[in-house]
Amino acid sequence: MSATAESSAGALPASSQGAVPALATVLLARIARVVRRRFETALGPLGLRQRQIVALSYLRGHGPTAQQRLAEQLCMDPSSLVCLLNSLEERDLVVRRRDRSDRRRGLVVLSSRGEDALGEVDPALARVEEAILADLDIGERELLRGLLARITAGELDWELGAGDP
Amino acid sequence: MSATAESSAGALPASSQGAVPALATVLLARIARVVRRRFETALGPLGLRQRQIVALSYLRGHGPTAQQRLAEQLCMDPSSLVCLLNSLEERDLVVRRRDRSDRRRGLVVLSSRGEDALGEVDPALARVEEAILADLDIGERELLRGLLARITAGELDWELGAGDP
DNA sequence: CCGAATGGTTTGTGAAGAACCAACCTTCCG
DNA sequence: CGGAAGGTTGGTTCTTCACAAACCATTCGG
Repeated sequence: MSATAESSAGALPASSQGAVPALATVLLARIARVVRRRFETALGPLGLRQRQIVALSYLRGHGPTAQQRLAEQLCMDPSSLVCLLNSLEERDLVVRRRDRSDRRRGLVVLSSRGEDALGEVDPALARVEEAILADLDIGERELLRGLLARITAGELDWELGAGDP
Repeated sequence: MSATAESSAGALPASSQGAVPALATVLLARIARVVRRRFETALGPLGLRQRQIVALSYLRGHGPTAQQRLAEQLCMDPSSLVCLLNSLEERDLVVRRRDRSDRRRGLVVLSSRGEDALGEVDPALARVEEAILADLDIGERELLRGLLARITAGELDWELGAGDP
């Protein structure tokens, strides 16, 4: 790309204050710890875990999804995903259906109970988000969400190692 | 706050497409999985882990830090932080010094070897970031980094449960 | 001066996540 | 029909890490 992009592949963002600012991904990793803890705290009473919510949330946003694709999107090992889906199926939060066009393939579908469960936890998760993003105004939160959504919408690089030299 | 803020405490962001978009924090949790895996892959050959880099990166950006504060900022249990610092001290990546004004208090200082180690991993981590944020342009990446930095700069709510009703 | 509190450390336990692997079954395709 | 694909099971191993109790050194207020 441009010289700027080239330099960014080997250097940290410039700082006007002398201290070396952390990479966005390092900051994101820090914030994710807090998100996780607070999500787990909020979800505990409902017997749910963050990773279940992440999966349910994905299905609510994307509709029925092939299991293999779901594993890719959630960056999970296929057998780990099977365990997760088993736990969701036990609670009737998702349904697995065979793809008629290729019966090897399983489609994971958010059930109505799953939608209800999400609806139930939404307020609590929204409060967690409110607290974590307290220093951003509404517009900035939307901006952040949009950027994060763009990142997750991209196909490139979800696979471990993809795109690496 | 405003009615908008009030409504956001109990509802998901409106979508123009019908599908319910995920919360920013849910998206962030997903992305963090990828960040972690790719960081661990990049750091493995150097015998480092993401959580060590997060700590070193914090110290590089903030200077000598009281241990208690570091635990807060990294959202870690004090005894877990002790283990982490022990592993960094063993590698001479940090130095612990007593605060002269209160000798109970320990200050954690990034050592010159720690700075060198960070310098060594910076290119690899920058490449991970480049790959993960590939769908954002340079300006958007800076914007994202700025928003994340604002979130981590905030004191409020790093404590588990703080700010909750 | 003393007791309570603070900051840090050690040791141990238990829980959870989750990658990885081998083996297996069903289905698809050339 | 054989190889590949999609999914599943069961197991192993590793890591994280919160939590708790007990301890030590230091500080501070009464």
